[in-house]
Amino acid sequence: MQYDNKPIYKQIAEYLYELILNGEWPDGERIPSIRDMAVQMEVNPNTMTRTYGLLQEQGIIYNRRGIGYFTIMDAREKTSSLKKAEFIHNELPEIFKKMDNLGMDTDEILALYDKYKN
Amino acid sequence: MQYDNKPIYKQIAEYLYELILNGEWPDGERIPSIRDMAVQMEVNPNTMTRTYGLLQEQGIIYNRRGIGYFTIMDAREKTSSLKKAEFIHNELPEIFKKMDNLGMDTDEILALYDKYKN
Amino acid sequence: MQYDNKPIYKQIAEYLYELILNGEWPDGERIPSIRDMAVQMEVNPNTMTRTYGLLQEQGIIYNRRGIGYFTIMDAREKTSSLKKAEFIHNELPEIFKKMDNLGMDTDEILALYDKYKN
Amino acid sequence: MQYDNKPIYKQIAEYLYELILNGEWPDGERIPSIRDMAVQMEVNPNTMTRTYGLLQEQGIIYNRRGIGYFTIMDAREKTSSLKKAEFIHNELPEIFKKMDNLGMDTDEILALYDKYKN
DNA sequence: GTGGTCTAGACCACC
DNA sequence: GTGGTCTAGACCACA
Repeated sequence: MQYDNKPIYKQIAEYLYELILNGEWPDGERIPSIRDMAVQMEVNPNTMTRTYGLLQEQGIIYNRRGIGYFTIMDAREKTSSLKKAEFIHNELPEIFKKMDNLGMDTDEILALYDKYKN
Repeated sequence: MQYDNKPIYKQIAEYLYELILNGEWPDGERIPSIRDMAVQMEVNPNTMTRTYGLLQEQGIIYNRRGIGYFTIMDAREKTSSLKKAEFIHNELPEIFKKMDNLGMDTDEILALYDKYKN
Repeated sequence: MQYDNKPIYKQIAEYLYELILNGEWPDGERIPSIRDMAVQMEVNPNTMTRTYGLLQEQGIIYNRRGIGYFTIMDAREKTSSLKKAEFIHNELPEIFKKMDNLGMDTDEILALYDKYKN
Repeated sequence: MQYDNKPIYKQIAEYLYELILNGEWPDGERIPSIRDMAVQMEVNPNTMTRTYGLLQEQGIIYNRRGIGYFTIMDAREKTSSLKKAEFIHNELPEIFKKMDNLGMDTDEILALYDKYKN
């Protein structure tokens, strides 16, 4: 129960954010085609199209017709701030409220943080 | 993005956990019938059946034939530990790893915790 | 899953068969009233009515209006042969077929029989 | 008395166990879609959804989003051991106790076993 | 009254 | 195409 409910295209997006944050997809460079990436991730090209579409919507990558997809010039910085803002506003409040409901205190939280942060 | 994806029957389950944790549904007592609860929550009885079925699977409530559903004797305690374990094992690792990736440190986390915990 | 699905009135009937087979309800004697038995078994009188009705259908007990229920003269013998025939024709074939399907052999069956018979 | 009480969705589950045990649904392969199976079994798709849900809970099949259901890699072995354990723990004790109560001895049991096992 | 099951039909996200 | 969920309405055994 509740292992990985997220749609595949979002799971892949998470993975691509990592690639950008790690510098494996450097700022302003061309990234693999949808087709290649679909092969590499072993998913349907339609699914990869959705993933790229999502990143494009978020302004992290863009498309040059007939050439391919590219990261924007400050992709790394933008991804970082975008994900952080999104996380803090959309997820954190719910998470912390839940923790409080479950009777977790700051000591317990910090201990678990050290355990799980990586 | 990230509004409320959860199916209704699970959202109701979340609400019922609260009722149990708050003591509004005391340990070992009869809870409203599926039909009554469906009216109260303004959903179809089938949907409520799913919710009760979920709580029954988790061993928090049980059924007496022809009489109705009851919370188990230690429903409150069980719900609390069950939800906590579920949260710590299934959600926390991912959350904390994400926080670390986003460059959040303990100070920032604690500040946000105080802000959002309730 | 699958602990006790049987309707309560049948569960009680099983118990009453035992009483008869054990001689605790001797042949031809009066048995407790529906009302008393319902109190004793802690069930709704309607439920006990069903149970007595079932035994009456099977010709093991009968009713004298205004007086009460009685076991028939050869209740013990009749119960025994009736239950045995019922069991052999209705349940055994399915059970043995299932055992065979699950790859159980006679040795295993006999070992389990000795373990569980009582 | 004792015709077929089991709900349809469980009867179908029984049938699917057979398909797996017989190798008609080989390990690790895709099985028919809910809709197709519903047509084939002449039931409502909702009913088939319940059946597949049951098998999924038991860890015999799993779902790939948007693609369909698959048997797990060792579906046959798992189904066999699961059904056998379930049978031995939940049904056998009661059955053998009953047999003993009815005065059946090992000879009689074995004779009936040979008669009915297939 | 209670819950359990089934059908029919619909909508949706996802692949 | 796939499954997941929801509604509406019905029937049934059971207490």
